[in-house]
Amino acid sequence: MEIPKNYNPDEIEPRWNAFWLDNRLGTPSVEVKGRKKFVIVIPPPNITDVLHLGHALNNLIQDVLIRRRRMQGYDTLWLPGTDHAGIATQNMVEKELLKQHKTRDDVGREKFLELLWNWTEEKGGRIIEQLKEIGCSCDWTRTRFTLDPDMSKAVQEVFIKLYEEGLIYRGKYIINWCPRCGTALSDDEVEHEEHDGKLWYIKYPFVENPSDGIIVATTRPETMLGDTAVAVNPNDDRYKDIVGKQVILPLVESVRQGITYEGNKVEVSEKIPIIADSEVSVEFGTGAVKVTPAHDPNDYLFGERHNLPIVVVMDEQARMNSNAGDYDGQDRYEARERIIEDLRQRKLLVKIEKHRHSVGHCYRCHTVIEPYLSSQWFVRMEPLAKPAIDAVRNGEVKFLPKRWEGVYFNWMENIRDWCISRQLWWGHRIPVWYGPDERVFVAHDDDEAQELARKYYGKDVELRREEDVLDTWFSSWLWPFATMGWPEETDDLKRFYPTDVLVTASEIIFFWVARMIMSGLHFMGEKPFHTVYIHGTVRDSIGRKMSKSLGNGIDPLDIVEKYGRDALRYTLISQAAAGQDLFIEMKSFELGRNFANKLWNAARLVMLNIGDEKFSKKDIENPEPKTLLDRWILSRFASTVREVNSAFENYRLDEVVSTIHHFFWKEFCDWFLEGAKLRLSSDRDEKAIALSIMEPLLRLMHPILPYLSEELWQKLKKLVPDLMDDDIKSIMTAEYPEWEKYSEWFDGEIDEKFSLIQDIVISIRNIKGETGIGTRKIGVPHIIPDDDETASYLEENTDLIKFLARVEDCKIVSQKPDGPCGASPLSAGEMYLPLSGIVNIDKEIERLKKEIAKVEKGLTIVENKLNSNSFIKNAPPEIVESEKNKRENYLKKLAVLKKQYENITK
RNA sequence: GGGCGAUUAGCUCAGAUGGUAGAGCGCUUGCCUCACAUGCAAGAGGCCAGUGGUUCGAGUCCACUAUCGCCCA
Repeated sequence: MEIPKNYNPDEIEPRWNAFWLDNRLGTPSVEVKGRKKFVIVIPPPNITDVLHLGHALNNLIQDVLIRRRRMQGYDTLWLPGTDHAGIATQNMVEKELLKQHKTRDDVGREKFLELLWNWTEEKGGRIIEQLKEIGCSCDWTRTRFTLDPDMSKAVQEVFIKLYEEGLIYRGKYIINWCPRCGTALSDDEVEHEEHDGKLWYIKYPFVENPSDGIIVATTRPETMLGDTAVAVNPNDDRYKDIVGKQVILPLVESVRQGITYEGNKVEVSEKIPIIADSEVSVEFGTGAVKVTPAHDPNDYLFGERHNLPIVVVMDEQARMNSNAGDYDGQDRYEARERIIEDLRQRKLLVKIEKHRHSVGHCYRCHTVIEPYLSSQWFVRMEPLAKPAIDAVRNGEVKFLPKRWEGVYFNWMENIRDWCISRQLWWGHRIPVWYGPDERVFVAHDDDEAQELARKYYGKDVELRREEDVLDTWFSSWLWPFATMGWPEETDDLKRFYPTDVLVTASEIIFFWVARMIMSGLHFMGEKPFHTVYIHGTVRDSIGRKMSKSLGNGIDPLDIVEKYGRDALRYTLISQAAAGQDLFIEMKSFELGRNFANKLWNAARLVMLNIGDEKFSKKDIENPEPKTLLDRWILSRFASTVREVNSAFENYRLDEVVSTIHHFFWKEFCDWFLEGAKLRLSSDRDEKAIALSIMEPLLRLMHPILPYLSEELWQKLKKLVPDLMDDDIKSIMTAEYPEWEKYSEWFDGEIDEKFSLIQDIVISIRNIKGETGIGTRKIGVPHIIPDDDETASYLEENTDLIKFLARVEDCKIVSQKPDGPCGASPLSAGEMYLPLSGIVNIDKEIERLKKEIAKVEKGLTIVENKLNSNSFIKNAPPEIVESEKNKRENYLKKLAVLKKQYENITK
């Protein structure tokens, strides 16, 4: 059999990828009643997304979970899909239009939507292909998109229901406005950042006495053009006497007579009052603040409380408008500079201070947010939040790690209404029609709206459809059930809802996770999933978040090319301790590549030895261990199966990997395969043992290393023709190893016995290594066992010891040999390695000194404990007993070492 | 300003229910031993951030402090 020395994933991985996809192995088979189910819905990536390591981690975690459950025989569904990402996608197409110096208004809504759909067809959803490329075993026949007709139906239904329940309302509020995207954003879509800004101190002259005035401090001087009051704290002694007086707002003399809003004249003068409001902070600036109801959320509230007129001075692009007089048409920052200059000339600019403050940015384009007064649609969140809080509180929905529940509660308990309208064209259009008198009709379609209007007005009237679309999250919060066909009672919905686990990063707990819990409970009457697995963020080796702008990202497909898909998976999953951030660099993936290579070569060794020999299922399911080594490795495998499954149950995927790694590399390769070489080429039983481990081990590893495990498993299957029923053509649908099946292999006493063999081998290697003999096949160890039983099983294993320690012979004796020796105390005896003539004895003396020091240190600690009365009195008896045992062992070892030291030095 | 997390070997991280510490990488030494140099063998390296407390005993529990990071306002 020709098997290359180094594993080359390129030759193998694409083949199995195609095989799995062609055979639709991710698609659930026909429903079998009573079978346990396991369902995951993918956090839908944006159609504008290109795969990065964060996606890779997120999806590979899901893949590992789903692959195990599928092998365990669950009715499994991993439902994939993408999100239409309103702002992001619209930005892409607008950018392309801009190259032709056009805006969306130039082409019109209908044409623009056509361009968007074209873009989506051509370039959107590339990430789905990339997920297939890295082995995600989704059911690709069920791929969904948040703008699918089915999703639209669900979105519409939800809007109408909530409206009818009084949970959706329209109102005029100060919202977060992105001047670049030209749309409202919800509070969560605004990212706050600390900025080094300035605080400008401006004097507003008194009407009565214009040579004097009140000084206000502001971070946004351009908004002063929209001021309609100055506010102070009622308890501020500095200003007590001037509350109620008026000041002259500078720079607006020429415009204040002609202020309009939405075409209507606003009665407002350049003379504005000084008002008292307890919300004003005495500490900030001078304690007097300007009030701009149209351009600041707090000021808006002041305005409501004090009945102040509202003056809007900016437009939707954050340019000053006609209400801003001389500054009309200027960008907000340009206007800021000019206003400052004009104030300076009028000697009204008192001073400028440096000021650090937090500034909101658009989470999509990072433009500074402008608080903006406009009419928007909102969802009343409190009634929805309450049951969702309870669901987590009473454990129906659990977060992993648990600490995220605190974050969830904190947000949910202070929840604010959700602004769901977006001034975009890409998305689900709000199903609202306005009558001539602005009366709202909420309906499924034009006809229904007309019908409703006819009933209301008693005649046909012209209706105007709401222009705005819904926030993208207003469709994705329905993801777990809308993708299964809701509001229809489909078979899928009955079969797969609720799902089991949601795997996601902490960033979207508010945006998405919390809202899904709310919608699931509200519309389905049942939680959408029972577990929320929060994984960490992938960072670079110095802890920075990977991002395009920093250029520190690693493209997963580059990793695939360089190290292979299994390596990508192995390394990522091995680092995925729940909730911990991952620090990763390109080199990290060597870990996975090396592991795959080791596995390849272990299989190579086994298969080269087996050749064309065939085995039966019975041979490898009920192996007959003949040696201590055989019994030991079978028992260790059984324990490993148990540990791996238990790590899985706790979602400790890092532990799954480290447990498999330890068993495979440190036990199976380093001890079993090395030792088995003695017999592997000639002894059919030994070959059967090797196969008995290899075969289920590949199944155990499959969720982590699907490609290589499949490749090797298919090869092994040829050696065991009756291994599987014919319908199991992939390891993907073979059975996952369970403890129950391997518990018979477990032997509670074998570890202790085998570890004596290991101790002997390690001691010999140690002495050889430290004394400079190295790995040369030299020396004849003499072992003095403590008792006859030990003697007898050591006798049986002398060949193994000789082979593993690379010595000429191994003697079981009752007395220490003459002459200078290397010596090592054992748990059940003593080991001597005669060194006469072989080495410089000084090196052995050094080694002994080190050993003695080590043992003495341990002994001191134990004796300190045992000499303490309070320890003897208070510690549990079994602990005292074990400490006593430790002391015995240390003393015994010390005696051997010291005696040897005396012998060798005299 | 409020909350959360991190601080363990040079680096990246593990360390249920308290009995003085582990892995991988890196490093040193010796090896191309008939699967693997993407490897084998041996080894060095840690007052578990600091201070106090609970306890016979604390990386592990409690309090405070410091540094770093994240979220919310």
